[in-house]
Amino acid sequence: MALKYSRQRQVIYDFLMTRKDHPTAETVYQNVRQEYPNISLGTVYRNLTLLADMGTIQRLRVGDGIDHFDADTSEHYHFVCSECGGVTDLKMESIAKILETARKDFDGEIQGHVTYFYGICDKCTRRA
Amino acid sequence: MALKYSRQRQVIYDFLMTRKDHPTAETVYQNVRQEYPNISLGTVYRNLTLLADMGTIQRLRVGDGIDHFDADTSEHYHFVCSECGGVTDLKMESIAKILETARKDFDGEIQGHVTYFYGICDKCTRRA
DNA sequence: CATGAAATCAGTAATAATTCCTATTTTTAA
DNA sequence: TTAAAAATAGGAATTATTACTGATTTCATG
Repeated sequence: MALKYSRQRQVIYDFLMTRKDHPTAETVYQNVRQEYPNISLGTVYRNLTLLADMGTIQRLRVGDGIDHFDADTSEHYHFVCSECGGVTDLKMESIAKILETARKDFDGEIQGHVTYFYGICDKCTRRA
Repeated sequence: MALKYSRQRQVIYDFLMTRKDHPTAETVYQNVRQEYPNISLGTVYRNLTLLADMGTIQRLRVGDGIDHFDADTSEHYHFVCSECGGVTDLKMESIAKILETARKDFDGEIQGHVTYFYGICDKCTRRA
């Protein structure tokens, strides 16, 4: 199953790179459709999954039941607003040392961790 | 909407307390059914949601697309095996200080965090 | 104890995100 | 140029979960 070029995959990835929020498959679909009107939702899902499996993009499961996608694969964290549901980047120093803490008293191999922070975002705080 | 006693809710909670893994609604349903044959799946979902909203139990969204539930509401972390999908407790010192780290350079109010560790569990390591 | 309003239930239909299926089109190595 | 492999569009199917409805249970009050 050697990878072949696909215009659709390119457009999906290009779009994702322009976004700092972390859109869902549906949002990617709605936006990509403007430029590529008869792309199908299934194609969007298939390619997002493919890109995530290759490690080209990140799939974020922040707990709202909908997958979000991020073209930035560098180490950084995410914040989820409990009010508006928005998912934003959180630039902060690495907390990778919590892996050591976790390994101290655990049988089995800990390979990684997923952390997301939640609360009320700046915009929603002002609004309240 | 004052809470009224319900036998079903009691049985669901009692069952959940006996388990150290963190069963899904479906697993709770299958087990509770043995003792309470005509309980409905909807009732299981409704009561798990109710208990979680009250803070009596914890809802775990570990990223496998299925909600898991935990009757232990004390501070502790969870490990998810990438091989068998099992969710287990991870007793470790608190990492709550990562909240301070996250707050350093963030506009908006950070109230909490969710962290899951993943890797290969003891059982699956031996099997390989 | 009797009663009735509110809560809960069982059973089933509906929803929503995602995956699967198939006939057709596109890519690309030879 | 060509043909096998990969990808597509469009729609059907799946899966976890929630919503709906008429019947049943709970429980404060008389």
